[in-house]
Amino acid sequence: MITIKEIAKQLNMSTTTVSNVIHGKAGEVSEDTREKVERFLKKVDYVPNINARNLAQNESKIIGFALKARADKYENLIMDPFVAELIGGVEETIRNAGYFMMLYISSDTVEIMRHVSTWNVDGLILFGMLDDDGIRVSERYKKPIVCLDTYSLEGLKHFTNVGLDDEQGTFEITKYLIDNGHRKIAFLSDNTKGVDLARLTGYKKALQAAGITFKESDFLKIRPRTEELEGSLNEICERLKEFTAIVCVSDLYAVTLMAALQDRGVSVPDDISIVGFDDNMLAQLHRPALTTVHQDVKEKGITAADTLLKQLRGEKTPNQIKLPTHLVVRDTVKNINK
Amino acid sequence: MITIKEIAKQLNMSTTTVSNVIHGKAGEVSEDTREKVERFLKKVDYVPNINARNLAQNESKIIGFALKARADKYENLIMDPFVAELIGGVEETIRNAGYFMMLYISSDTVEIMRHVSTWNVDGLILFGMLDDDGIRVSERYKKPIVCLDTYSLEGLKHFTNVGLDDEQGTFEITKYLIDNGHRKIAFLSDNTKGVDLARLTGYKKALQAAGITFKESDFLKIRPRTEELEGSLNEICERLKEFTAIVCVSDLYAVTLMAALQDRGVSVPDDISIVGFDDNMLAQLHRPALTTVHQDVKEKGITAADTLLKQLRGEKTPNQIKLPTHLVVRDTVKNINK
DNA sequence: GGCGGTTACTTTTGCGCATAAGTTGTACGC
DNA sequence: GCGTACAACTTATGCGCAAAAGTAACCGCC
Repeated sequence: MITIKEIAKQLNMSTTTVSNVIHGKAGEVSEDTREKVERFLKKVDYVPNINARNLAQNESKIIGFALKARADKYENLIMDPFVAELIGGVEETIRNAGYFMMLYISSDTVEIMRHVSTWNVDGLILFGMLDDDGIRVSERYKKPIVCLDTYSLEGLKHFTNVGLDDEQGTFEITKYLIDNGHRKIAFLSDNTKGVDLARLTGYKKALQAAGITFKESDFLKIRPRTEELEGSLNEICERLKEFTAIVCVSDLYAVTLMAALQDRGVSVPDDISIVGFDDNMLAQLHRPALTTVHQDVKEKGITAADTLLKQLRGEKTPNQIKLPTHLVVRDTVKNINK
Repeated sequence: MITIKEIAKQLNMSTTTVSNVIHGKAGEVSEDTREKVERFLKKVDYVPNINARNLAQNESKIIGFALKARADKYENLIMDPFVAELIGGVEETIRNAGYFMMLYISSDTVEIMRHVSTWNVDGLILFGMLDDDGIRVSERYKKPIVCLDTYSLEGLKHFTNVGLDDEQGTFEITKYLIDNGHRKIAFLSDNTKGVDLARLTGYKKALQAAGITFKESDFLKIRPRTEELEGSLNEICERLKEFTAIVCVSDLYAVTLMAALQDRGVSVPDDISIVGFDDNMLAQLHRPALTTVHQDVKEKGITAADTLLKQLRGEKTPNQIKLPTHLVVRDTVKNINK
């Protein structure tokens, strides 16, 4: 790899002049030399040594994307198509802005922060990993951070979050079920924190608005770890007669459930109505096609990246950005009004 | 961020001593000083500046993962769950070996190589982007390169490829169809290059082995771009009576086709048998569950990363590594033997 | 008691780049 | 014709680290 020094030597000028041309510092270099240098640069296909540049400038042009590793059926968050789409949006946006993306998968926020500080990353996007430890460590680290889909109130005080109007989404789809005559509606999820809590809340509010009281037993718990999945699916299927519809916290669970239902000979939507959330490939390709809440995942990634880039430029950004959702009606809800 | 120099000053010793402790150079430093320094390092939570280190050592500890951007229904390769799983395998492996992963998505090999050389990446994994241009540029770049799923014979001369025994996979599943009495078997794909060619070849060989002659019209072309998809699906569905089974080049296409079939009231496997390739989430969750060829994608990512790490250590690796596949029988093939 | 060898350091150099500070040469105003 | 201003450079410095080269003290040994 050719260096500025070598180029300067060959052109018989100082490194500063070459460097000035590279950085387009007008008025510091004559038209003649500029052209001469530029031609030469092109000829030898000069590529700056980024380590030297970063060292001299104390920046890195790297944006870190940290992803929480998780341990369930889909083992690792990145295997979720959702995540892949998200990363795609982020990568595209930062690349266009001249940044590079370093991907880091771990469940240990402290470890990630160490990594981030060795690389002197300019900014950070955190997905699914903001626990209290994370907040404490991240705060010490003085670079811009944008969170994705974080529901930690504590976290919101410190970083800006790009998320979804989950509550509105489940409110709307639950209301849609109610409008179709359903009153015995379950909610299926694997926990009651974060996203799941927000979606549960929207569902509850819709019930309340229709004068339906929510009972603890309306919450159906799915356990996604491979070894427990089948068992929990069994438990859920045994309680089917109690409900006419189930709001699933995600398309993945909705489709998983529908497969289990079909295996047991129960028909959707004739025997029971099912709705999901996300509107991903699964929802679109399954038959019956899933009625669900649409979110634009790539847009979410783009927004997160844009927000971070703004912070990098020193602009203020709101603490909370909530992207809209909308209802997508397909074929898994039956109208049971008389 | 505290530097070695500052630490040396505070401890009243030279930077070399501190550096020696950091690098565990035994015998160059007394037990006393070693402990003293180590305690101090821990206390101030010293993190090396990687740019300075890389500059001094002329390495980067970065492994680039370059991904070809594509433009069809799923817009971008990374949105394919397959790719996400692959990346997961690679990232985990290199992280455990002390490397970092830089992700780069583009359709321009030349651009990628520029990026790679600015970062002085130690090694590179290329997925789906080895055209002739790519080979030419990559060759000039003297770092280890491992390709994933490349079928370019030219490329194989230069780099090692980690792939699948695709031919064997489709041979086996086509044979399975034949064993179940099928003789009018179509092959569905969107092109006849690379993976698709290898899979097509396995299918053809199985036909041949059973004394069935392949006709050009047995090739069913699907056009995956959003605006053309529905139209091509229509064309395919009109020709259904010509076949009793269809070998699809991927699960995605198999499931897409099955959805289209269900929409038109044709039943799988009663009216027609369908098989796929990959064994991904779609194949497992669809009903009827898809009979397909299984490949271990994560393993593929791990193998690619391991191979690259070996090359980084100066070990020789074979030009071609073919991972095995196996048949997964589910519910989309009907036995039509009398 | 001078010499090789070892231990435990320190001083110095250089990686490639950006940039602050310094040096020419020359046109201009008065 | 002298000071000033400015254009077009060059020289020098430092970013943080690794490592080559240097130093000083000590030990043993023929």
